[in-house]
Amino acid sequence: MHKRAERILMSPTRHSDALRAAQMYYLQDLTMDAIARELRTSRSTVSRLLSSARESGLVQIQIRNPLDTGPELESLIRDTYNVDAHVVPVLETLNEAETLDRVAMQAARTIGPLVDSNAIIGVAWGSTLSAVSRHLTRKITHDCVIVQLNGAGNMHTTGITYASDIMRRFGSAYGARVEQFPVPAFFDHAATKTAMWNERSVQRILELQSRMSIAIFGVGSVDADYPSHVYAGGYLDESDLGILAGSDVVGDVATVFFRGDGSSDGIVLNERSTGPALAELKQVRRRICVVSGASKINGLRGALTAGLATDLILDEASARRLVGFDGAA
Amino acid sequence: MHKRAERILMSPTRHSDALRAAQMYYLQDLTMDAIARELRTSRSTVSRLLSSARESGLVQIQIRNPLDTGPELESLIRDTYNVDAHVVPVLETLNEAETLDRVAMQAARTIGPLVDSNAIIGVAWGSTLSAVSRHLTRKITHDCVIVQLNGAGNMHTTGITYASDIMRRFGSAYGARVEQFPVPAFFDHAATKTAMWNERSVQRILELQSRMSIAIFGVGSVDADYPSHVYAGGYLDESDLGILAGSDVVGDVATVFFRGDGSSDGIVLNERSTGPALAELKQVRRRICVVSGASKINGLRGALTAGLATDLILDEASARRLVGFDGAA
DNA sequence: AACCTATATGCACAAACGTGCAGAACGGAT
DNA sequence: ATCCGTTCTGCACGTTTGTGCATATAGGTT
Repeated sequence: MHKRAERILMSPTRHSDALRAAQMYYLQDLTMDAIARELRTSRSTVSRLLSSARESGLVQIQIRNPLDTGPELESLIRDTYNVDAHVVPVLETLNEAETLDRVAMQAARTIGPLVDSNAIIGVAWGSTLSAVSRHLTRKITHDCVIVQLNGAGNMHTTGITYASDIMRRFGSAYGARVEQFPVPAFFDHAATKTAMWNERSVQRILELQSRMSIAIFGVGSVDADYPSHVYAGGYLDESDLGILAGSDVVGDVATVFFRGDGSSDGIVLNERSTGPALAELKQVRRRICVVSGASKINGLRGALTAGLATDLILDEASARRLVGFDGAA
Repeated sequence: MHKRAERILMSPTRHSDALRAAQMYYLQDLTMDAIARELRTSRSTVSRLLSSARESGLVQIQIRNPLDTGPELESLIRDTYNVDAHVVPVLETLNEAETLDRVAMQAARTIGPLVDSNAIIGVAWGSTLSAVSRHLTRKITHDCVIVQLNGAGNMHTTGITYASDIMRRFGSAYGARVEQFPVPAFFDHAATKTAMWNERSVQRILELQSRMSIAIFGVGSVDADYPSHVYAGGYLDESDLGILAGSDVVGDVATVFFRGDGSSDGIVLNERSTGPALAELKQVRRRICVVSGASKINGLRGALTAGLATDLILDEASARRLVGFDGAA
């Protein structure tokens, strides 16, 4: 009755045909035509079989960049910030949206191979993560859990994709259970947070978060050209924004704010925020930060200085600004 | 001066162009045309960049078969012989040579991902291994060693590709040092072998063999349609062949013979053979057996019964015969 | 049985791709 | 500077591949 057959289940024979086709195409270099003859079907069907083999994660394509010979940009970032950098080649003339799309696609495919069975994957929300979630490639895993990193207030929803959509996409890409975090992004009063944090339903999520093996997030930057929706989306009121402007806060990760030197102590807003404390986040083995758009550079610098990420995926222009040489060579 | 620039060293800019192209093509789904415009070159150059990225191992394509849903043939073999089976889909109407070629290609690409830095890889010789060696894809590793498993007598050379060629191809695919085993396949007298085995030059090889992390070999079968060249190539004389025929020997791995029940004790020929004793071979963590051609089935059964392989790559027809149902369903 | 909906197939066309070839660019050697 | 051998490049062509559309097929509902 419903139209949403979200989980794509291939019939067994179709699945095994896809496998055979993939083997013949990618491992034996046969043409689709030749494969079609062997499978007694049409070439176009083979083309579609191969598509589904790729989409379903049956075929894994990955690019291993021998670190030593790689572009010096990545090594430079690696050395400066102690983070595994993946620079996405993007023509500088593209607009923000196109850049984001390409960064997101490459991020999604870079993340894929890192996800394994029994992983607990923390996911933030925001336009970056939304874009990433739209490009995930399927991968068959067992007993993975996707857990939401921070609440997503729902007073305004200004066209931004809901956090739950992001989570759902991650969940269905990896066949994982999804655990949402049903609290607002910010509480109005720190006391309410304290109270909620003692609720068993919330503690269950916090407990999951404490056992995360992978965390995936973007960064917000207070001075971004078009600011993260955290700053613009009505989550914070005038006085909150005033406080931020008056302090040295440069950005946030999962609605937890920090200063340019990576510190976050004494930022009162964080007491009402629902994201994981930075110290807690840093317990996670693999922390993947995705950034697109050079205007987030200040927030990003802070996040890296704070050591929040182990892996960084960002566009080339931002990468260049990050290490200093903006324009030419 | 010399023409052999065996090791393909790409210029740094070409290498980084290849990397960028690969990222854009495989990770961002751009067309070669679009990539060409971004790299300010022609589409055909991009096509070639991508080829070289694949060949040089920059792009790794692998097929992960979710074991539970996989073709039941593989599970059946796995359960019967306790070996990780990779069945290569091949049309049964193909001739031996074509089948071998396709099995070899898929074997080569299956082996690739298993090779890692610091591996010591033992390699046998024979027509199967020769075919495999011709299809290896490059992979950048550090400090790997390729060590020859058994001597290759050189009295006859009847058009068979030399063992040293096989070794060399493995070596250059993985950027590994190659250690040949400069002894005949069989000694005429066991005493000579004993003497040689005390030579330091030989002991160095034996020591390497004892530390192998991967071994790759085919099987010989005494009753094969066109027998392994061990049986036909003049390595053994009339009386030797008589002994084999008179015993219950079914086949060999790296010129070491065994019976159908997997035993090898008391086979006198083995005392003059230069391959690793079966017990020694079984110390190796990963033992990959490649088989093409259903006529090797008896030798293969013996080898599997002896537990010589941890991984088995073979064509579909042989796989079917191996588990019983030859013809139809 | 009749119907409906969702999915799979093959055809035909357009888009994307690989490769032989001839000329350009490079890098020594003389 | 000139020569020669090698490698790289772009073009042009034929091949291979993706995809909209119309049709067929399967699965479920009335």
